[in-house]
Amino acid sequence: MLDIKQIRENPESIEAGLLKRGNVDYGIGKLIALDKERRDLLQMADDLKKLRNDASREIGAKKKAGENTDEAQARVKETGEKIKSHDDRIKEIDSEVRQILFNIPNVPDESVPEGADENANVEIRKFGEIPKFDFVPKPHHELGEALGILDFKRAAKLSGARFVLYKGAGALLERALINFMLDMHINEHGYTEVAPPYMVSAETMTGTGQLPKFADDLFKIEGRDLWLIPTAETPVTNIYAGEILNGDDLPLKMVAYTPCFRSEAGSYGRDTTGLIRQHQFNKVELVKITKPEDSINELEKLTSNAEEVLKRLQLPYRVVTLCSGDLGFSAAKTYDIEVWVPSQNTYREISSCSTFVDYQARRMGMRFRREAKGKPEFPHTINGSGLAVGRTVVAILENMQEADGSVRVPAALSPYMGGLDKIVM
RNA sequence: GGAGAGGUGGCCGAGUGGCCGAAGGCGCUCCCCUGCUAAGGGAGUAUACCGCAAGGUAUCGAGGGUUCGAAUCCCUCCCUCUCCGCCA
Repeated sequence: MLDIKQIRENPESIEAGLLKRGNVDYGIGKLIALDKERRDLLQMADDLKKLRNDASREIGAKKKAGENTDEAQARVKETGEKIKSHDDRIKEIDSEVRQILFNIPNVPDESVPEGADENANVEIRKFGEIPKFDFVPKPHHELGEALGILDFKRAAKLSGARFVLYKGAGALLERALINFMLDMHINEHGYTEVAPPYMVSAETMTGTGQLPKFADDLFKIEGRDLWLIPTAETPVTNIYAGEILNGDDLPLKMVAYTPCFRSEAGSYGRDTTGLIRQHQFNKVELVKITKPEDSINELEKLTSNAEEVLKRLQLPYRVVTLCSGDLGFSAAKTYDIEVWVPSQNTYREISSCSTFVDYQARRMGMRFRREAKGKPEFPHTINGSGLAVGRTVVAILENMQEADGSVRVPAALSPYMGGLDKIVM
């Protein structure tokens, strides 16, 4: 959520910033008009309330003194009715304002390149050699099915499309990756592990920006205010929602493994085969809560923490800066880490690292205080996958495949798989 | 699922219709005294909004109602805890 004060004082610069995302009318003009009306009404209502408070106090005193107060009471009652009508209108405006505000995306950071869509994203660095095969590399789902470690057919029998059943070394690989990633971020990068709920309330979903706008992308529990998380970002970033943090405790660095659930509405026909796009997938997520002045630097560090996983696994990748048109709703700046996928002869997103500046903190009412007597301020929130586990499996299977259909286990991962160094038939 | 208790400021905890944004305590900040640990004295210490300011308004789980006036009374909802049942 953007700051209404900033919109009020600087509508042009906010609109210019939003324009970088595309030419969409977010209702800023209407917002400003409503805000003006609201403040005028509030002033009137407050004055009337002062009148009522004073009068009521007098009535109390008179009653104690045994005087008649019928007339005074009637007058105050009238004032009360006026107050009510003002308050009702204010409430109405509030909800309109909130609705507009909740549906305005974040303003892109100045350093974000301008562009309409993913074609304008800017590659900023590359790591690793793209593997050369002297045979035609197979897609991961063929390898996985042949090795007996991935079973899409039976998963479909259980749950329908976009689910997978991991078996044997496949299930072990998934589990090993989760532990490998967690251990690295905890022990080497200084993150604190948290294990949050996988179902959260609408309020929590609103805090990070999934609701109200993106309900179609989520799974909801029928008849209850519970939604399946599409990413650990949602529960973890919201941990301190509504609280005032101690500035000395910042930055908070948390890492969480959770499954993620996405309806994938609107992605019919895309990535229909294999592990790339599933309704349920595992992810290790990094979340930071920082002081405003540290957020860009902490985003850089978080991104390199995620990259480190791919380096250790010897998987080739590149990092791109998302252009303004490709930026997520709540994000001010995003680096995508993309891993090489041989069967598609391209890089595919495996992590998305973003700073939301104060946008999420304001939505969820999370603040911090620099000094004991200081004013509360909004911290910045940052998150990124470290990494998406299913897509890491894709990358390992495809990049590490041999001519005979076996798959090498990266040396760094082997200890997590009981010393296994090759997955064979 | 059944029965009961409760939700007040950073924390504990008083408050059952007006003088209560809220006693007292703890914690924290500053000052004094003392002097290098401890103890004592004083002042301060919620948040948001409106306003140049003075100041004003709102908030005692949430929402609604009664009343001239609600932390206090009524209704609905949410959450927490205890006991019983069931259960990973």
